[in-house]
Amino acid sequence: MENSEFAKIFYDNAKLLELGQENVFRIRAYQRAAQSIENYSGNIESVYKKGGIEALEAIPGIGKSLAEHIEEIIKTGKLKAEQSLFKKFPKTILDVISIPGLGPKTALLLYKKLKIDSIDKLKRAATEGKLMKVPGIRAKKIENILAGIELKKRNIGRFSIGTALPLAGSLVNGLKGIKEIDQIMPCGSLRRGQETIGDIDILITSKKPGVIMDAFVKLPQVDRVLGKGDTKTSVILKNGMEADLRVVEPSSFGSAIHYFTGSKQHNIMIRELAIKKGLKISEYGVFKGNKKIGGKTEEEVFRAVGLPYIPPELRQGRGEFEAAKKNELPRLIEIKDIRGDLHVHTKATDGSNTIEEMAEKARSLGYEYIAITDHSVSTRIAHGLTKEQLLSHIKKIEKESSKLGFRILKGSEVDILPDGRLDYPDEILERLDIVFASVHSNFKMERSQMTKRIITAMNNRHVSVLSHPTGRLIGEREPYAVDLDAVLKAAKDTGTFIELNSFPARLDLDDNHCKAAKDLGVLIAITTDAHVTDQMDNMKYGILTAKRGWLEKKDILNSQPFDKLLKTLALKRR
DNA sequence: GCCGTTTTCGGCCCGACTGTTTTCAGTCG
Repeated sequence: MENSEFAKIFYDNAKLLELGQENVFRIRAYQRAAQSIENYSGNIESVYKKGGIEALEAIPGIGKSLAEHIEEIIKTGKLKAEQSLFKKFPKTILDVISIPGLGPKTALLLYKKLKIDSIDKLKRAATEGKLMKVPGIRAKKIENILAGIELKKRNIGRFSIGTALPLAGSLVNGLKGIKEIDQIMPCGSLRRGQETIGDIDILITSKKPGVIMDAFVKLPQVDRVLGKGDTKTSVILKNGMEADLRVVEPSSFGSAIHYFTGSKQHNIMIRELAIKKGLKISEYGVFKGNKKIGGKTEEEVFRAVGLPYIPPELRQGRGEFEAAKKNELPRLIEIKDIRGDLHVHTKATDGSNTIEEMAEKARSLGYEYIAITDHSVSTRIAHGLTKEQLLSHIKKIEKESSKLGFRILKGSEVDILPDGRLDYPDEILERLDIVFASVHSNFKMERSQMTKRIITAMNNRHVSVLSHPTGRLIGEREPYAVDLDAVLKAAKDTGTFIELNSFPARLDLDDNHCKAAKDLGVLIAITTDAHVTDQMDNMKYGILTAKRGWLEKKDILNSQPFDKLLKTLALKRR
């Protein structure tokens, strides 16, 4: 069972407890546990299988009672406590609470007064005017509920960071000219480098917020305004994404970007730390009583609670405070540490550029080397190369390399066949400098079979890197069923490297498993899988994910200088 | 329901905006 499935049960349970008007702290405990499980780098079920209830209790936010709940879910597939709540409230009522602007209190009221327990019934009641009979609900609220239903229908799920980052850039550019702006910075999940973004958060410091709010809602990207005040304005953009703008005094810049960057869990934790020290932290600053003692920079906020600066990508409430206290924060990988791109395609298969063009792009990025890794014969849709074509491609790469005076590795992205064999025989593979092995077919295999298939391929001494290990396409295709813990362990045992594919829709390996790989001592190759020269700029997304996975320069295969890289690659082939 | 360098009991982050009210509850981030 995946962590996200456990998390969902706890999230749902929390919502049902809210409807039942349970103790708010008990509700929060469920939410906290759900979040903690979601963010946990190992698999919860394996943790239980290995160490039982006790091991579960070591996970932050999980105590005796919730550990027993997890055990129950593993053993029976469900949670009795939740099932009995479902007897009180139908399952579909959770959809009602998920409408933006409509929370548990209103949902409970609607259920009691009008027996509304689904979005359909809600919509009917709203259009037929029945909601007007409910105390506390008037025309404006009904309008908002209907708008919320529409919004939810349109805005299914979150947006890729590949969409959100450029969009945030264009919003910032649209505002930059305003002279009343002191500083401007995108914050939120974007600044934390999350793979998907729910909404764009932008922080501005200024003494004249009114002017800025007016300009913001008039930006061409804006579709409609959700709320507008002196310090906070929310809009829906034309692509359906929400954007929030917050304006504070210049003297609050540090505490404001800290607050606005989150995560929520991180903020709660730092505020709790502050309370213990007799301080109060808000977006306006660090306070001792009524006296402001810090907040101009983020460093000041951390210093107030006796901690070193924690980079935004680590602010997930998953161990960063403990590491900071012990002064054991990682020195995260930076894009400047990357010395080459190891996974790119050319015109020879499904790319758009020549070997030379890709190599020149690598040079322009300041890289020392590049590896050309076109598809193997079975990926017919991408015009995979036959053995003969690959051999002549290898010659061409050698020629280009000496012509350009740039180090170009001879590589291939080789299909892993359903039985775990590779798409080229060993005598071909041994002519290559680097071999990526990928699953591109038969995604629907049974979990244990898929795991075996991949591990079989990793056992081949010519396979250097396992490419996009889960095959997911964010928002389009679920990962195939595979036991990643077993795959990572096999990587360690066989000396195989693991790819972090920087394509914004892939970001595969994800951040959590990057951390798991690091803990095992498995090196990660951050690559772009570029099919066009421009896509080599996607490296930044991979770097963000790597940072979220606590990866350092030493954990990254392609941070190594060329000579060392060759030696490292050779280790696998011994 | 969780948790402990003030606590094994008694706490549990902080503030903005909206819509409905006559001072505030609900929702959100």
